[in-house]
Amino acid sequence: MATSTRETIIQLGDDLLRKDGFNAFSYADISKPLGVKNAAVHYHFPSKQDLAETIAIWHVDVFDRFVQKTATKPPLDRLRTFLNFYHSIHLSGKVCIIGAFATDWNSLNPNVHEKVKAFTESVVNWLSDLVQEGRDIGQIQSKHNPRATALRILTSIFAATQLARITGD
Amino acid sequence: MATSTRETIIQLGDDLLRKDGFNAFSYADISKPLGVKNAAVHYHFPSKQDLAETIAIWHVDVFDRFVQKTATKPPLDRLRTFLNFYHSIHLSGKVCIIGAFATDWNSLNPNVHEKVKAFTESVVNWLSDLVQEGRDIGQIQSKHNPRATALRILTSIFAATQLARITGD
DNA sequence: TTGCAAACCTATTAGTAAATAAGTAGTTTC
DNA sequence: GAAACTACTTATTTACTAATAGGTTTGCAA
Repeated sequence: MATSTRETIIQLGDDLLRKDGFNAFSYADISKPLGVKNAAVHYHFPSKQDLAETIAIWHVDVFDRFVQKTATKPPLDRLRTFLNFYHSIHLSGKVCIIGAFATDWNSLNPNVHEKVKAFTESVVNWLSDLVQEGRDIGQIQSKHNPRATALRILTSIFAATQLARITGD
Repeated sequence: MATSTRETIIQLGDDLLRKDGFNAFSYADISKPLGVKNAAVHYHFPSKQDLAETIAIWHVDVFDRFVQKTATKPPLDRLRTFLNFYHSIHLSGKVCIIGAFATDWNSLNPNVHEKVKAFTESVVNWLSDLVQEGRDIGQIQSKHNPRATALRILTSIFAATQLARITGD
């Protein structure tokens, strides 16, 4: 299954977005390693905002597949897989995609905002359901409401990937 | 006490850094509202890295004064003041300075890294001491070691200012 | 075989970026 | 009162940015 140019652009864009930030990379940073010209990237994604939007949508899709694949597993297993995933992100020097979008929020247009919001909501809802389910079967102890707990989990992991850059923890 | 041009540049730079990110603002965004020319900003801060470094140092100073001023208050009062401070940051549409530096980490040079690390360490240490002291006098319950608790507090508040941009929570 | 669309390329544009050199007005210092 | 310093300005440079217009190649379909 050969990876198309379009897909590679998304991958590289995602990498750069999470390593350096939206305003810190240019189309040249994508076209050069890809071995194409600048205009080829613009052919697939006319504007940088289009690329950001597609990256956000791509994450929605990836997460949806993750949710479906792990749907039958017990809550704690799902959580563990989720946390492992974020740990690997941290190891590769990237930050959580939500954190990356959040800090560059004011540089992104409403279309991108919409997609990022949708992605974040689906992650929070998934985590909420997980907490609720885990509490029902007694695998998770939590006094607060599921959404608050879900937000606490999410903020922890995404802040951790950022803070680790500074403290090294 | 008239505010000098230099101080105003630091204030504006800090604002822009935390609202838009290091790569999203230019010297023009500082010189224009200040009513001076671009080169005047370069006179005070030859490079943008110099400005970032000074902003980091400025935060160290501000925090030091905060620590001294609240030194005699009980731990929970200190924590409350600290949290209120971050809440006001969130209300003004900015993010925690540590989060701002973290996401633009790869755009900043070693000198800036050093200052940001020093600032972060002093905040973490202050929070650790606070947790330790609060535990000693029974005002704070925490099973984990103080530093871990301190990091949890810090990640929560700084992630919150970022996540709030997306979810609105 | 012709037509046409996808996936590029070449070349260019208009704008913005950080940074610097050289000059100037006002103030302080000896 | 001359020199020197501070805090700017004007003017320019170099480099990069996103974005676009228009041409070329390739493969497929009618």
